[in-house]
Amino acid sequence: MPRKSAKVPGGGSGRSAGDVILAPKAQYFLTSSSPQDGSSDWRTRDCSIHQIVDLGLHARNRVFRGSDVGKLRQRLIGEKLLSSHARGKRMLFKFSGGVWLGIHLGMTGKIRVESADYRPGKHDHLVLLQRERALVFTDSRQFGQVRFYHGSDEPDWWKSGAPEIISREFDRKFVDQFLDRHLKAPIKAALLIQNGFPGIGNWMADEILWRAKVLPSKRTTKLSARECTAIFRVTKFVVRRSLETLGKDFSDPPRNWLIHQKWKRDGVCPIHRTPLRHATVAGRTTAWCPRCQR
DNA sequence: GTAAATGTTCGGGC
DNA sequence: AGCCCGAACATTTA
Repeated sequence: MPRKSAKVPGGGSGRSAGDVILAPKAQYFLTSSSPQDGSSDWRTRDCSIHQIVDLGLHARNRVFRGSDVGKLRQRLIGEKLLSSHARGKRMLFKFSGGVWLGIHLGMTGKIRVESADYRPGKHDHLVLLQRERALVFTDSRQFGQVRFYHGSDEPDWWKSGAPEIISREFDRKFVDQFLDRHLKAPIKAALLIQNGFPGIGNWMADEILWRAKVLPSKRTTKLSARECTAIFRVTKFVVRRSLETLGKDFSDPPRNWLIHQKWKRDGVCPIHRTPLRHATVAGRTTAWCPRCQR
């Protein structure tokens, strides 16, 4: 449905660029496949410094749905962080003693490092306290999730059907086979399926389709070979470039990307300045350029 | 006060 | 069985 909400406080300028950019930053924080960057402070040479000395949490909150918070506390305190991994919108933290902690960011989830004397704020659901630092998971809407597992092997919920998009394993063959399994779906819906395109969310799907010049509502069965090639290449490009900007230090993606326009009421195509069209595709608000994308 | 927002799951209807 | 759609989740923002 076209958004024709006429009311914008402040009289029609409708600018919200700051927030428009903030959202994907949060999103992308964990899609970085190089969490080592953020973890290097966290994992120093001194062994005792890795140790979890305490944790703060509100056990009743939705982000803990399905996990045994008592066990989490019991098992985690005293263990040391060994490694961390990112996969799409999820992260996995491995601790000594066969303890695994998973975090899914959902829509508004963020993770950051604070000092050891950090006082949790309203939506800080989990604070892992080390001697010198605290890892904080905050999520206002609580669509994210904290998971816990105890065992020698990786937890089942960490498994994924898809390789990382920037890896060599994510190749034409994989994408073609995946699209073949979703012939009737609009290409945008296919792009949003995490088992095919891990980490791709609403704004990146639109960014990819705009750059590949493909209409979001086009069924995958109708895609030409050229369009499939474009989607494959552009997906790699958008993800890689996003990791270099948003994923690295929360800085903005390039100025000429669609993301800067898509949530504006009067957004235009960065190439032609053609007014963008909006509709719901695959249940999500979708923006596209009627001139570039057919 | 209202609608929409970065995501995913679940249930109902076809 | 499989697919599509809408609702639900909880909160903030415009």
